[in-house]
Amino acid sequence: MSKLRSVPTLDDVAKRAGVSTATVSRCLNDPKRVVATTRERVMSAVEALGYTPNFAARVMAAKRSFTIGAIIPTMENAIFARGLQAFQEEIHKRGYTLLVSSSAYKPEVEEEQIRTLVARGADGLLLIGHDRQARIYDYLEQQKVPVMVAWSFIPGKRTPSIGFDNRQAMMALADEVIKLGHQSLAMISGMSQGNDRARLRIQGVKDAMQMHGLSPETLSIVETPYEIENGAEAFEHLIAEDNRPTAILCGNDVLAVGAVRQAEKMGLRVPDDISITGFDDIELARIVQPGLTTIHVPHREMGRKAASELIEMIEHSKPGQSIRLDTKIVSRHSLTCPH
Amino acid sequence: MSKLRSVPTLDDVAKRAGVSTATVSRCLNDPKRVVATTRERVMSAVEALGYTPNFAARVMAAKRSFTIGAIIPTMENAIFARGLQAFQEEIHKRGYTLLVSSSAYKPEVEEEQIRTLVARGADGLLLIGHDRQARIYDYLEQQKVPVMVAWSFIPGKRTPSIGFDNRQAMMALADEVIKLGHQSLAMISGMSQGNDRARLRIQGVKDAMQMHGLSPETLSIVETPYEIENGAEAFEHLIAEDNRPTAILCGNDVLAVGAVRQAEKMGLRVPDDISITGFDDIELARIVQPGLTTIHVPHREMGRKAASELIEMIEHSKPGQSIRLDTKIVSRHSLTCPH
DNA sequence: AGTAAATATGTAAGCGCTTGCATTTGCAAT
DNA sequence: ATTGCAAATGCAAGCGCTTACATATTTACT
Repeated sequence: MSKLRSVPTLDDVAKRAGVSTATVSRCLNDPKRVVATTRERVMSAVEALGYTPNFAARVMAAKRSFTIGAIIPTMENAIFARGLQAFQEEIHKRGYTLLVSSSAYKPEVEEEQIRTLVARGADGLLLIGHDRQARIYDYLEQQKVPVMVAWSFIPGKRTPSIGFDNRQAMMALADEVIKLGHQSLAMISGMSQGNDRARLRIQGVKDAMQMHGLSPETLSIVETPYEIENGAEAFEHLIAEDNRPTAILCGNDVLAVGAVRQAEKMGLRVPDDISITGFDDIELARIVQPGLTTIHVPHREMGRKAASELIEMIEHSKPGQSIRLDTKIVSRHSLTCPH
Repeated sequence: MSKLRSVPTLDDVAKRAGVSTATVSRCLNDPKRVVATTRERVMSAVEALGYTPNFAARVMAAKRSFTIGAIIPTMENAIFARGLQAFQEEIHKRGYTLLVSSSAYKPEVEEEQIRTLVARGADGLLLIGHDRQARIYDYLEQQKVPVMVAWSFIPGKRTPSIGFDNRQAMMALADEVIKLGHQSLAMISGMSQGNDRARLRIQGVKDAMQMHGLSPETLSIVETPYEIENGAEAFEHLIAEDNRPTAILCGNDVLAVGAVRQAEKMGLRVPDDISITGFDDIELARIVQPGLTTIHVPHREMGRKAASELIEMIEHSKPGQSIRLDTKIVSRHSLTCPH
């Protein structure tokens, strides 16, 4: 009772090769369990029919999907794109497929997408940053889906993470800035709500100030979404303050580029009139004039390692280790001593 | 014989609500087919159990996955990222999920990914550009998977497409360049092999030259991968030629930015010593100094429309229409008349 | 040649859901 | 009260695959 000219199934292959479906299945999934002669027969039947296994059926029967889900805040920022590309290359090498969604920085969207990916049988999940509701972690645990957090390294959390110490990295940069003689600092940050990376970067600047005997309360902070235009607006706002800062540290390169452009537009020279720094070291940072002094993050390495660690967790039900990556300050021309 | 503390299934919900699985299923998929009182009972059982439907099972039974696959050449170029983001937002609104893969500009990888996505039951596919083996289109047809091609508008093809006329757009820009007085042109193109967009852009330049009585053979072309560094190298190469061009048209903004940077490094002023143009109008084009004169492409609109057209095709088995979008030249400062 | 062990293949029971069809229920019209 | 019909619900057959277990075949020895 086969449907007319329909997509071939395992059964069709089995009949054509004169074997049972079990043999065909084994042939496809674990060829060495089948003797060479039959294997050939099966394979040529597969070939002849143009058979492709039905994924849903396979997942359902095997309870494995060879799929890994990733949810990133946005596809439009090069940071995530680069790391994710490396992640995908690595898992692909190991026979997995990537499912990406972007949450547009909205926690409720992220939660929904997590559920969707799990329902789709994702064998593991890559998430950005630690900040999210506890019930999500409960759910993930209940469903027994291994999770790796990236872009943030915080050991001792419920979920293993790979990334860098955001606070530390930003502190090192702020330290540099202060040592150059800047006393009046400002910061343009991404929205820190539900975003541990942003929050920790702010903390880093404050800690550096503290360390140098500057009062952290004097740091003016603007929080804004991560777009070039927002950086520009924030800059305009900060520059209008009574105690105009001599250096502005930005939560990422995109914001910094916006600030640099706005400075230029307002006739201020960077860095002579004001210093500006970024974070991430994306392409934009090299291209903008003057080149951005920023923090280089090893995105590709992070993506790659996140992949292999996550796959370890999946395949050996290991607990998963946190991995700390180093960042380094890239000095270009947007930072100098105050005049 | 239920497994201990396992993930709840439809059956569990049905039992708890005291109805059949069919009713629960209807409740979830088409609530109005179930009377309000039972619906409530079912819903609270769902709630209480924390039930999430098993996707694979649903796909298998319904032969619909509410999944759309997209394969892009790379995630690392902002062009695709932006359009894709819009695409994903739109399909999400309509209840579909996006599956993205990137082929790294490799046709064989793309083919494999197409098969993977189809095997995963994708209800439709978004592909970039028309150029690919006929057997792939055969396969897609046999499997009855609707396909939309984007980033390229070529009517009358087997597959509907949405995008702009690459030849036309580039021709308009080249026309502008020539009208400004440039006689000696060069081009830095992406690899044209298997890439109709790149090929048509080259053609556009040649056609404009022809139109103005310039011999298209005099156009020196360097084909290179789409990275900033490649643009720089290509520039260096072109500038060393006997008949040094006065204007270089680039296949995209990334290459153009590479060229601009290299010019600067070599002590050439853009546009006074040499004019350079881009294509796409990504952020980079605004940020680089001097701003790039380039072709603006309505990426978000393209993504959005590709989504709705593809969903039409899926839901009403419509043949699918090709949609042509307009591009426009954005004049910034990298193009002027030759001196 | 005969036997046990190892290897190869077949049988069939699900996996969790949707849906065509059969049955029951509710309710308006007689 | 009946009857008739529409609306609501239940029944059960798959969807295409994997895999534990049973069976058949080969291999390696004695």
